[in-house]
Amino acid sequence: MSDAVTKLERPRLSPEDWAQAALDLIAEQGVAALAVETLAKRLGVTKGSFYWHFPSRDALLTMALERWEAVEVETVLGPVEAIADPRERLRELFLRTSREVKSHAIYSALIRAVDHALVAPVVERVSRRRMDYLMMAFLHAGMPRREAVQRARLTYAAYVGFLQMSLQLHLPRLTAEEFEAYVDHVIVTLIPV
Amino acid sequence: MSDAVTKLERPRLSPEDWAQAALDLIAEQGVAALAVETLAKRLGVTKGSFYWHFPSRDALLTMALERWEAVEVETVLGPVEAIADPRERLRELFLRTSREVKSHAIYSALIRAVDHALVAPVVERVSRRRMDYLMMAFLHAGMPRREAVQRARLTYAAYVGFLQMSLQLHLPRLTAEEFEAYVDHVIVTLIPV
DNA sequence: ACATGTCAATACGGGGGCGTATGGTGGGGA
DNA sequence: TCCCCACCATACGCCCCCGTATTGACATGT
Repeated sequence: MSDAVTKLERPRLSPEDWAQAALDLIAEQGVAALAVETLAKRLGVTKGSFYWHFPSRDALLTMALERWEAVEVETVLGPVEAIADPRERLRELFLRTSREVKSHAIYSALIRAVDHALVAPVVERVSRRRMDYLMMAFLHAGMPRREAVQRARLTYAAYVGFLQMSLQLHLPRLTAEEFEAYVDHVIVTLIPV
Repeated sequence: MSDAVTKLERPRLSPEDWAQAALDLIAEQGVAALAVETLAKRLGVTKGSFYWHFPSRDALLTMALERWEAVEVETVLGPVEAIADPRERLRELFLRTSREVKSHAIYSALIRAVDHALVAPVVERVSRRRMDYLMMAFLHAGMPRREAVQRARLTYAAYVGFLQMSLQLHLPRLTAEEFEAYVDHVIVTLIPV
């Protein structure tokens, strides 16, 4: 409610506003919940407005996905890239999961909607990029290539699994300290000395 | 088509037949794709038949979930339970993901549909049961309790993540040998000596 | 003042999925 | 034989959501 752009503040909407609201909705309730009228209600208008900006719901989804994928690069891998030590890099990657939740929540929602033809390629590109990145990190840490590939698989699987369990299933219900302890355990277990 | 109970073989259907067909559909296309008329078409009847056996779609889902949860116990944890060595136990757990795919495919589909009020408690119970089981295994392997909990979290997250990636995202595309090599890597990395 | 372009409201049609009502059919017991 | 009941078909109403068509409001330039 508070972060929603109200009618009084900005009566006129841009496609970017719609795309951003779409990403918010996806992060909260998943891709399936992304309905035109639902979104319109959130923005304080009706769908008559939406179909002036977009030809279809798919067009909105496409634009939202493009925006997310572009932002994702500089919001997840970007800040982490500066860190030389792979140990610290992985730690940061996991810690950011708790801090800046939004992007990871969207990623988690997109994985669950990977059946969708528009979603699949985006998720696949992002996932592949991240896994390659991880693999390179293990490689630079001195691992043989074959092992680095496996370790990257394992690490990324653990990341994805943790996302699903904590964001969707709410299984762990970790406190901040428990979470950091878990991350430390992951580091010790998965990163070679 | 081939495994579907055709009209000629058995013109009369039981609730169990519907529940089984529902699980098949869930495994293939997810919970959202579970529609009454879709299922009826698969079984060679119309929904007039369905609503004689079940009062609603939710009733079918409930029964299907109950059946799966009951079978899951003796199909996943059961055979593994006999194995004493936790190293071999985890190996079997992962290897069964490739052999007997169905139950894991359903679990993966259910995780994705955990928004649903009927699905959530089932997934939560099964997940918790499995993680506890893993934790006990690490405990018996000589790990201190605190570490065993973390390691169980990590291992199960890796399992869930791998399921999502291989079954839904089709990312790894591993051959049988690659898969076994990956499992070996997971064993070596996650199981203490 | 008027016209034009931009954004939005309203009304409508259509498809898909759930659930209901009611009629039909075939096999086993009185 | 005939009836009955378990099982299934057909037809319908409803709701949700997508997309279209039409009209309306407001701002700006001329």
